[in-house]
Amino acid sequence: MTTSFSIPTLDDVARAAGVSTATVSRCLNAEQKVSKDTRDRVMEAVDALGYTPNFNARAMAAKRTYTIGAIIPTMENAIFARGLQAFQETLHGLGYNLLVSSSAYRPELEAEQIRGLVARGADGLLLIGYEREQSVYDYLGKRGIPTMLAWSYLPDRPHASVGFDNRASMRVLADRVISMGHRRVAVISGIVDGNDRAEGRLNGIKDSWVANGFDLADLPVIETPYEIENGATAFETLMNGTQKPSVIMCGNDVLAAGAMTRAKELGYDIPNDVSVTGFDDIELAKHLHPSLTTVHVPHREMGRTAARELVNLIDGSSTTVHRQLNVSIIMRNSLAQV
Amino acid sequence: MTTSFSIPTLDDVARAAGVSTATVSRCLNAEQKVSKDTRDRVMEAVDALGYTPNFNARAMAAKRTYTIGAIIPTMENAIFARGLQAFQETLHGLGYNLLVSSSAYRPELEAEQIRGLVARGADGLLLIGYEREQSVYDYLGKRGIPTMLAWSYLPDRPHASVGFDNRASMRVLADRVISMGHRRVAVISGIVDGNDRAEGRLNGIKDSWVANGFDLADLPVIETPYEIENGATAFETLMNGTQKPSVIMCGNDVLAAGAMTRAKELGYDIPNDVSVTGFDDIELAKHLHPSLTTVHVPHREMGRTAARELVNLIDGSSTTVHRQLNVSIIMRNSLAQV
DNA sequence: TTGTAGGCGTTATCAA
DNA sequence: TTGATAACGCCTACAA
Repeated sequence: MTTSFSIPTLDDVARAAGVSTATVSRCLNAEQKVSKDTRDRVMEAVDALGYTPNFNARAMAAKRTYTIGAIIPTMENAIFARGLQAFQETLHGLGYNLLVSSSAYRPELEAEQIRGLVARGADGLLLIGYEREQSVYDYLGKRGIPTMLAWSYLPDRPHASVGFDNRASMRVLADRVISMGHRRVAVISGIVDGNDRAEGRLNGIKDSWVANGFDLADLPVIETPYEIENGATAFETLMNGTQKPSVIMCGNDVLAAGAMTRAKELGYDIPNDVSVTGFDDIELAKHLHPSLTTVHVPHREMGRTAARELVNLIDGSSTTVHRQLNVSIIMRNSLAQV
Repeated sequence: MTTSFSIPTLDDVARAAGVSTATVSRCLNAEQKVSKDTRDRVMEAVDALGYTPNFNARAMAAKRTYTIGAIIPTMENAIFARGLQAFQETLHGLGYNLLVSSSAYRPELEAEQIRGLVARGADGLLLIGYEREQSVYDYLGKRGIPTMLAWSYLPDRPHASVGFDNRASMRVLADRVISMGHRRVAVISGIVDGNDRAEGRLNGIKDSWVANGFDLADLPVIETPYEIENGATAFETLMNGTQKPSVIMCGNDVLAAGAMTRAKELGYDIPNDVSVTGFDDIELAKHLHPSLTTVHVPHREMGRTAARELVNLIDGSSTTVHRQLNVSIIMRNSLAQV
């Protein structure tokens, strides 16, 4: 008996079941087009041989992969984790797989990964925010790759988007902060260059500051990458400035967590000595001490919506849409009246 | 002029450059086998057309994808993030790409994703721990897929592994805890079933407990999924038990963070009322208040080593190896003498 | 150094 | 309901 131990192919299954490869293929993809009788026989052979379709061959022949690519700036902190999880779950329910890469906030890496995902035959793409070279959009357009932009609401853009207005959201929080009597405000922002979310958030604070009649020259801002340690460093820098702030507004919860840690180390009482605010409402926010006042983003809803709308786009059952999600201010204990 | 806007193929490039497809292919893959002259001409055509090789076609023809698949239990918390990041960076440097999926700690999902990754032509796989159905290993073996098991050191297993001895490591911490006078110890463990790391850690504590002459009946253990909220709940349950523990040892830092949060909410002072320990030393650990005593795992080194050894396995330049990494106890402020 | 041609494992079209 | 057969886009002996 000469048994082959090589990986079984469609051909092997067909031979084992005594049918043509076409029939086996039908059993796997459109089972209603095959008589129950032969289908049973085929499936038996499939099981017996432990056959798994070759994805690459399938992709080539079908010109369809049922996979979506997603490129997020980082996996290192929790910002995108929840939303992506929901995205992936919803996709799974719709019969799609998800491929994830992270760009480390580097545009050229993102571009490379976009090409890679497209080369792999991704049926659609999920990208974060909109700020990237036009050539990237040209590439996507030329290839006809349905693309969904998330974490930002972009009604004026030609690409589908689902998210919220970072600028307006942060402005609401800033208005609130100022209405509570704070006049010495300082900001720890994410790096604005190349990051429209960070830029929007910072501008939201500036909008409020100016609208309330203050001078931008009196609004200290530190820009630093979204890392907990950087929040700590920035906090110390700001508190050593010429005029101690009464509140420090942070571009996200990670920076805020770092700021609060350093505050404690330096003996500052939050919120009595200085208030701190965040953005995102990651799980950690309510577990910090004191709990963090922040802007709640509906990450899971965003992920679900992105998945559904992107699949609609791919199906052709809908055209470019823009879905705006509501955020809300979560008042906890890190922000106090002045 | 009739310009085609379809996606360019090797054929298009060949025609544009006035060479055969074989030559173009060589330019892209083994450029030393082509004269500089024609190579320049070819590359020019590549750029002009914006050509990107079709990954699936390439994979079929070459039977090689230069991609590694990794399946981790979860992306939701930071446990695997750092190690995976290092894994990916090292891989990139070696000319490989990484595909990540998460199994949500569900074995059947993991099995499905393994098949998916293999079907996609992954040259090798990274899996976490060893506890999974034999059929999975059979499948991998039959297909001849080089596989690296990480987060555990498994010298007795037939698969390559890189990691540390979870059981022995946790035992060292437990010995330390007991030597500091603690006699009322309680444990918040991860779910042990199907998770050899969690099981090892729990057993490490039990080893120490028994070796020190105590009775396992006096060691309260709560098993709960690795989520911050679960750590909080478990803490409260334990503190409401018949005998309040003087120390709560947690299966990882996430559970510990939750426990500490609830402690604060309930008015317990850590470490004076009760000590808390963790495992992993995630970034957050030193930012908690008080800072968390825990077991430091060299995540980045683990990721780098896993990448290098896995690629060696694929190249055939090495055979199954087992690499043990050293962990260390990080004494911070959440653990006090009794 | 370059070109020719066969094959990789599917799906899909067209007949039967 | 089923079976031939032609793509799909690339790599790689083998020849020239």
